[in-house]
This record gives sequence, structure tokens and C-alpha cells, in this order.
Amino acid sequence: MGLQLYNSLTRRQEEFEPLEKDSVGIYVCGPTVYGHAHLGHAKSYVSFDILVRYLRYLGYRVTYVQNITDVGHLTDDADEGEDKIGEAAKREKKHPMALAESYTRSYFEDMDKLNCVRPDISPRASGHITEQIELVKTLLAKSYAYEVNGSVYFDVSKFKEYGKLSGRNIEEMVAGSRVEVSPDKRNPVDFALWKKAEPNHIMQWPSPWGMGYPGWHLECSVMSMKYLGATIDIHGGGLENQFPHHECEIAQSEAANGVPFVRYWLHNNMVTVDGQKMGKSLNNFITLKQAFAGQHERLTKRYDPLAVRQLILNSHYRSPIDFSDAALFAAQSGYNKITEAVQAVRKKAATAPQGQIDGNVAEQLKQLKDRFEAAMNDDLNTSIALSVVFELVRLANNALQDGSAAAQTFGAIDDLFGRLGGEVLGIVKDEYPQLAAVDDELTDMLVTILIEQRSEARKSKDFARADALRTRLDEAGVVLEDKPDGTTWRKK
RNA sequence: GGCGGCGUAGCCAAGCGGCCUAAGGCGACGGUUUGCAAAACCGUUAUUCGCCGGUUCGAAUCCGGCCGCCGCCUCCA
Repeated sequence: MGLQLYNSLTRRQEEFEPLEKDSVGIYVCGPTVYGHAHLGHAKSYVSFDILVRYLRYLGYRVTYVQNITDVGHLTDDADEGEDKIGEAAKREKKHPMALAESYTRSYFEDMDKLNCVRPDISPRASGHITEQIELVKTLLAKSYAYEVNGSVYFDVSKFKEYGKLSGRNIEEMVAGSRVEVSPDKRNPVDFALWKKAEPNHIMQWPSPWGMGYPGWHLECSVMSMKYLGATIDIHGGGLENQFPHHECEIAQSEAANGVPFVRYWLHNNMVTVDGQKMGKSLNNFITLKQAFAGQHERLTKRYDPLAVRQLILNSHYRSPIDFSDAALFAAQSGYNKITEAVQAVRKKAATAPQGQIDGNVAEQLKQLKDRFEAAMNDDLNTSIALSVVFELVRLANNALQDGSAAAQTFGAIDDLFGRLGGEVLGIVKDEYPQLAAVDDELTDMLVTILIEQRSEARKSKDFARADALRTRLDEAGVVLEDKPDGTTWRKK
């Protein structure tokens, strides 16, 4: 059985079959670049990164498109309010495009640290104004939209299937509508395709309806069809965007093209911090940069970006995840365990005697690989997949204790670490910098001198002095490990 | 108010009708190893899956009720 994915549109798990054999187009709703990326972004983009990586592992040619929203996303969704980018630009006294540029870079920086593969195309909304205007024109021509006072709205009553993704019906929404309705709209649930810009609005473009700017939902429809076609295989995004954003995308796209917009809709669940929704007012809003630096009052230490990634993979993408210092701490410990095993295996693969691969190990490796793939095929069950990697760690450590194992055995273990833990899960790196040299050379030299002193003391059985040195180093955050071939050190 | 989700060991988290007397990780404890540690390895740590009923030969898994928590519907990935 091949890859099964849970499709939000049908609310069922389905066998994945791309439109074109062997090649897959994926569109994922990207960030609105008005601030640094936070833990919520990490969960979403790591989740879809896993999807892309696994599809490639299975041999598909994947085109991964993820937009950068740099215009049109308003501070509230009633089609009123300020443009998020514009508002932040005023606050930071920057040109909106400068602001968007700097946070776009910040975003890529963080995603690189989380080891997310870069999208093949990262289209900017502001770079596709022409195409967005074209789509509005098409919708007007087909009578799915109407113009009022320089703004254009989508007429939801014309699109009978509106609500099919989020399971809502228009009547109920109208009745329960809590937001103030723009008097220009014929129907409260209608949404803006194009908004007339007030003279002081920072970003605006000429259009057939006067100066204005695109509605937020429009960009995804336009860029998705431009780069991946009218019908795409997979569209991913956060659950909070299922309604209204994705519902509106479907309406616009299908009304304009007359064909299904997306075949598989995938939504990742949300993030909480210490059990509560993450919000600036709750003082639990943690950016990735803060997590990586350990600079937040909710965090006791800095966390390795890949430990954050591992914590995300520890649960299913459709389950919510609660970030807490304790959870991050546990993930960091587990991540270290994997990292240390991989490094030890690689060292042995290079130094152990040549010989035959252990048949028993080879058989176990095959079983682990099969179980890993079965888990991933089951709607990307990374929790199980990760547990398989931990079993591989145990297998590796057992082999390391077996003095007779050949280099080939370690080579095979390393290979599976690379494929499963590296290629697919992205928590095993191809190369690890010398741990000691990470921070600075001077520290390494000084610690090395102290280790030599202690080794001499141990040789002359002066254990009191040796232990005193170790204790002092421990107090300074340096942990010593005596191994058969010498003493190594690491930071606590 | 409308819609949806969740409640499994000290903590995180899989499992969603029989291979479950419930994966994996963290933590804790005992053992091997070590001059002593650390790391690693071996073992122990839920006869039970929020509570109460029901369906079934059989339920953590399905149904009903209750309790608790969370999310979306309003900017958010």
C-alpha cells in the first residue's frame, strides 16, 4: 500500500495519487512577513517539509511552491482594517517593501536552521498584482463578482459549493455573523477581491477600478495556478486558514477555471504554549530566534533548532502540540542521544576492520526501514517513524559495544540513519562540526589543557585531584567523558 | 451562540474493534561497565486508557450521557 493522506475536503484518509504519474505539485500557504517566525510557523512548515521530503524519498518529482505574503493581508478579516505589512512598516519606520524583505530573510534563516528544504518557488504577492487583477476581471466577466465604489467583491451566493471545505453553510454564517458588515457588500459573507485604497494607504496599484490593492485570498489562487496549474495535487496550510482563507481560494479558483482547484487539502493543527494559545498578550509568544537563543522568560535554556524540529515530529501533524520548557528539554535530550549515536557510528565505520556485514543486523535494518515506511505511508505518522529511529539508535549502540562488528555493518547503519533520519525526518545531519570547536577555539584549547592535567593525575592515581578538576569543569558547564580511546568533553 | 478536536504512565506521545497483559522519547530507580563518574547497554516504572452506562464473543478503540481542557468562527501557520 502506498502513501495515504488525510484529505480535509473529504474528511477521509485516501490513497495519494498525483494527477501526473511521478510528479507532484504542492502549494503551501506561506507567512505574512510582518514579524519574526514563531513556534506556530515551525510546526506548520516542518510538517509540510516532511511531506515534501517523503514524497521525494518515494521517488516523486515534487514542485514545492510556498508564497510570501507581503501585501493585502489585513489586520482583521472583515475586509476592513489595516494592511499588516503597512502597519508594521509604520511602526518600524521602514518602507513596506524593506520591512517585508527583512522579515522574509529572517524567515528563511529560521527555516534553514530547522532544516526545512527551501521551496522551489517562493512567489511574492506584490510581484503578482497583474495576475491578480486578471483573475478579478475574469470573475467579473463570469458574474461571480461585483464592483462597488472602486472595490470588487466575490458574490458568495453565486458559488453554491462555498463552505464545502470547512463544513459550513452560508445561511448559518450570515445569521451568526459577529463582524460588522461593510455596507458595500451585498451579502455579509462576500469577501474582497480588490480593495479601493484610501489616498494615505501605503501600498496601492492602478487597476480598472482605480487605485487599490488585492484581497488577501487572491494571491494564493493566482500564484498556485500560475506555477502549478488550474488543478493542483496538494494544498497545505494551517487549520486556522481552513476558513475563511482556503474556502475563498476554492471559490475564486473554481469559479474562474471551472475545474477542481485542489485534489488533496492538508491542514496541520495548532500550537499552544504552556497549555494556552500563543498570543502576544499572554506573554507566551515565542519566536524561533528566541527559542534557539533561549531568550524568553518561559524557557530555561537555549534549544537546538533540530531539537525543536524533533519535538514537532514527536506528535502527529494533525494533533495540536503544546510547547513547554519541559517538552523542549525532553526533545533536546532525545535529539542528543540520536546525534551521539550517529557520530559514533560514523567514526566506527571509518575505523573498524573491514569484513562482512552482520547478517542479523542487515535483517533488522530492513525491518526498521519497512516499519518506518509503513508509518510514513499512514498519513505521515512521524511519531512512529521517530520511534523507529530510536530503535535504530539502540541497534547502533549495541553494535558499537560488539567489538567484532565490521566497518560494513556500521556503514549500513549509517546509511539508514542518513535515509530515514536525514533525508526524510531531517534531524540527522550529513556532517557535524567538531563539537568542541563549535563555540571557539580558545575554549577548546583551554579545556584540552585541563583534560591533559587530569589525565596525568589519573595516571599517577591522584584521583582527588582528577575529580576536583572534573568538578570544577562541570561547574563551568563542561562535562567530561572518559572513553577507552581518551577523554572527550561537551557542553552541558 | 455555531463548528471541530482532545482527555492514555511523573511528563511528552503513538495506538482508534481482537496481534494491546498499550510503541517510542524524557525523567526516576536497580544492575553491567568505570578508580569514581559520564555516556552506553540490560531491567523496572499504565492488568490499564477522564467518569458512568450501552453495543459486541471481544472496546483505550464504536454509541449515549456527564465532567474537564483546547482550538476555529475575529489577525494569526
